[in-house]
Amino acid sequence: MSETEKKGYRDTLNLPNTTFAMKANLVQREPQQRKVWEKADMYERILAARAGAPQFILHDGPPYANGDIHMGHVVNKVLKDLVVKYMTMKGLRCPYVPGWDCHGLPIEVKVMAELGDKARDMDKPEIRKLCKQYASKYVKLQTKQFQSLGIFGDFKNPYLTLKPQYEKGILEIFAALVGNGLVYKQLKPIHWSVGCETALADAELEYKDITSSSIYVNFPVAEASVGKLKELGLVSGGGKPCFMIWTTTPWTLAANLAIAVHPRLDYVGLHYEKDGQAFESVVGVDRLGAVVKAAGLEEGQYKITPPVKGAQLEGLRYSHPFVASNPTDKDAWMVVTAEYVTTEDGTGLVHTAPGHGADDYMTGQNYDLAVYSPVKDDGCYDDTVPEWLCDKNVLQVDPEVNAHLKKIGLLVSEQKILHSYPHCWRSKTPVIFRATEQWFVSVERQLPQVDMSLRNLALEQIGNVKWIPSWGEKRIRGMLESRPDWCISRQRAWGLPIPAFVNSAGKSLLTRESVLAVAEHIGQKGSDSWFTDSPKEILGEHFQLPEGFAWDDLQKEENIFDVWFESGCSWHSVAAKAGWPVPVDLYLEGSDQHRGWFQLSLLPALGAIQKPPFKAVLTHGFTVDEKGMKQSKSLGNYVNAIEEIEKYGADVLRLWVASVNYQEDVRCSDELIGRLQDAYRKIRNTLRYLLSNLDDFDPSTSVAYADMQPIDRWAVEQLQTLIARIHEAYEGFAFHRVFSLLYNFCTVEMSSIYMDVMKDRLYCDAKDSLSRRSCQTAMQSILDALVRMLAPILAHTAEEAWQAAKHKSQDVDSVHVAIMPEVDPSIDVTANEGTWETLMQLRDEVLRALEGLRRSQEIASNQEAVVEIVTDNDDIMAAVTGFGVASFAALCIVSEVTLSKGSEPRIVARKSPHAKCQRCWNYWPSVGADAEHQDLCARCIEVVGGTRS
RNA sequence: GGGCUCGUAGCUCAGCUGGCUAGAGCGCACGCCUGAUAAGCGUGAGGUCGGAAGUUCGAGUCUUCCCGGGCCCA
Repeated sequence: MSETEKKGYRDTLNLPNTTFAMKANLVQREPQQRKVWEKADMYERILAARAGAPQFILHDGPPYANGDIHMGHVVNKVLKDLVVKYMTMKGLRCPYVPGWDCHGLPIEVKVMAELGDKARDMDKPEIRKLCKQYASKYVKLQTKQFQSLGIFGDFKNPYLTLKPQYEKGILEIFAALVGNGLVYKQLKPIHWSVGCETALADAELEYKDITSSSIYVNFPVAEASVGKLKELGLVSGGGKPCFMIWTTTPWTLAANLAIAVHPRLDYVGLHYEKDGQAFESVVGVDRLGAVVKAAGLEEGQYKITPPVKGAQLEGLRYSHPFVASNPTDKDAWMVVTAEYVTTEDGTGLVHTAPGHGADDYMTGQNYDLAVYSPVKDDGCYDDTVPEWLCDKNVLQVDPEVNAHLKKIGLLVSEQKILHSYPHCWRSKTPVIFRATEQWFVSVERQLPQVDMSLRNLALEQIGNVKWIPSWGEKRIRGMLESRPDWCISRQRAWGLPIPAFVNSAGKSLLTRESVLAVAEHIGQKGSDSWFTDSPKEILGEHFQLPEGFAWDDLQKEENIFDVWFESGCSWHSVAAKAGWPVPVDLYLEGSDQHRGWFQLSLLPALGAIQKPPFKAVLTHGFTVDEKGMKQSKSLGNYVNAIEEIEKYGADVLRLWVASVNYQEDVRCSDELIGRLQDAYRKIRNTLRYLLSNLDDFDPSTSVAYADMQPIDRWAVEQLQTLIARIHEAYEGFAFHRVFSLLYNFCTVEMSSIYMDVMKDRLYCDAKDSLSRRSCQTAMQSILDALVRMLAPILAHTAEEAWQAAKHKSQDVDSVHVAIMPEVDPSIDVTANEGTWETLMQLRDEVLRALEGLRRSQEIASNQEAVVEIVTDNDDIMAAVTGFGVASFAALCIVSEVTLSKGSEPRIVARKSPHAKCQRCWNYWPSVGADAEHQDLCARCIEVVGGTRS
């Protein structure tokens, strides 16, 4: 047969045709799509289309305006967009206002580093100006990057924590907290650079190895507690009773106020003699070896008592080795318990100076000790310490302290130790811990409106929030239970000033009214004005100063807010000001935000309005590498988000995000993302095939469900089941189920079954035949629904398909404005479930039989075969007969099937004895029966209508 | 070290309140088609359900311990 003859009937077929390209070319096509959306103001259009509809508010948590976006951002923002796009397609009005956290140390540090030595000559307003430029630059950059993911939102008017109106909102909440009596000022130890005479934040510390003293010191037990130690059996009276501590910072001993032990560790008495003096020192049993060695004791030179638990030592008293009287106005010099005491080093008894260490401070708070920090800004002792230490630089005083201890016979051992110690990143000098005045929000004080503490209110209210997954509540509960008061002040330039004033007597002016007055000013002029304007200008001419304050004796403090306080007020500064009801519907962030934004939004909201800011909180895990390990640039397992977007296109990344269970850690690598390309292509081709076979379809000629061919009804029923499950999955935010349902539908029900089986009918039956229209009717509703269900995920591709579709169920110009498909209640999907299952199983068996025939090279395509089915099963008989034997043959894409009942069930496939129809390629008995059309089957002769001669 | 959490085929996921030889899709291998063609179809091989003990007639599912991840603290 010649080529021309072979192609002869091709033109008589109804072959697929569409403008929807097979090749996605996403990297080129998507930006064009986004331009179209942008031009059409799609975000605004969608909101307008939902005017008056019930709202769903997903309030965006602000990323930090620093650096390129990474995979964590991709996961977070795409998940948010899936929610917003789905809820919108459910018919809800979903404004989404993206935000950025713009203040704070990372930006300030970067700017200062870029400035280098120039920074020394600059004042705060100048530095702040540069910080603002820096933040703005990254807001712009990240805006582009987020938008390149196809995210819809009000990117023209994002919320920025540096905007005056946002800052005003923060101060309004702060005023409420002040008004409720939750804000107070107190000493707290922080990292202090002696070289720069300034407070440092963690990000400004550099860890370097240095050599320090490592000393073991005996603290004499107070007379009043010796009896108790005897009772416990730790001392006998045969030596000087002591608590032995260890430290690497001898200079902090001057500020010692307590000794901490672990309540559940064992402690013993170590009885020994040294330099002619007998000691009975209490030490941790697990540290005995190290202590004995440090003290230089030989076997037989010491005795050990039976152990007691640390908890039994709590409350015992000692006298300070070299400070004669308690320098504080609170209790001091007793044994306390702390969970952080370890047996890794030291003696198991920890020297505690609440003014000079973070742990020490916490312990001090637990036992109501003073925050004693006898060190001045320049790193020298003040005059509350013993005279021989006064005014000496603490960084140089260690040898003197050691010598003094030795002189008075309490130094057990002195060695050198090499360890990692924090240094100031600018002056490169070792950092000390030093207490300075800080502002706090109390979680313990009673809130007047509810007569309970902020902590207890929070613990109560989290029960009214929906946590997804549910363990989120447990997680935040644990954190709330143990959290200390919130230190909200920072000694930096780049942030919103804490609007406190102070007079020369050291009295603070911070009232609800004063804060609101400042809020008004800053709302107008921005927070820069705090640094340039006078107190009178800031508070306003007419502000009534409280008793004890005068305009000519009023200074501004120069603390700024913790950035978490700023972002923690977004429910007010953004949501409430936009008129959205608070609590909003949903917060959606990574699981680290239980300690961060979730908790630090909850506390201000409860403190100010006694309501949580959110109804529901959804968390996702972190991106990890393909082995499940943490990603880091230094390990080289880092995935560059920008490169991935540029390589695969946004829809592939969106599909990847949708495909994974975000409640766990999300494994992520270029290869893993690349695999989603296959899934994308399958889905795209499914859409393309449907589109291409609907090219000539006129919906006015569609076929009623009842009149459809059975297999078309099957397809429509499968669609109904799918729609129901998709809704359920979207409602539960189970996007990976949405993905797998849609993907499996495309792969199995559509591609491998329905679309394959339908080829004969679509291509070969008459263009306007009932059978063909029946199929097209089914395909039309499948396409129309499928595109919409895919739209939240494949934002660009679904839109492209929607535009390519000639007919749509809804007259909207973007699929993102359309409403999700609903289940057709008139279709009973359960009625024929059993029959379909029987038929599909039988089909599988037939295909297996055909595979055997193909292996033995008897047939190539299924159409060359006839299949004989003998069964003893009535269900099978009934199912196939009801469906029609010819239809079943079509379902298997074989030319003929015979069915009979018999006691020896079998399925036998053989090569058809008939000739091949040159048009439809079926091997049917009718081929050759017509003298005029020897090479055609009866169906094709009818279709061609004898037009071909 | 503590709190929370996760660990089912190479990958991504199903396996409800414990109950038939643990499923799907992809990938892979091997074939087929060439009228969806940088497409499409079929068949097949892959899992001691992280490990160990225990409860039970019966455990991927419950308990304990261990191993290995992650987040947040210390």
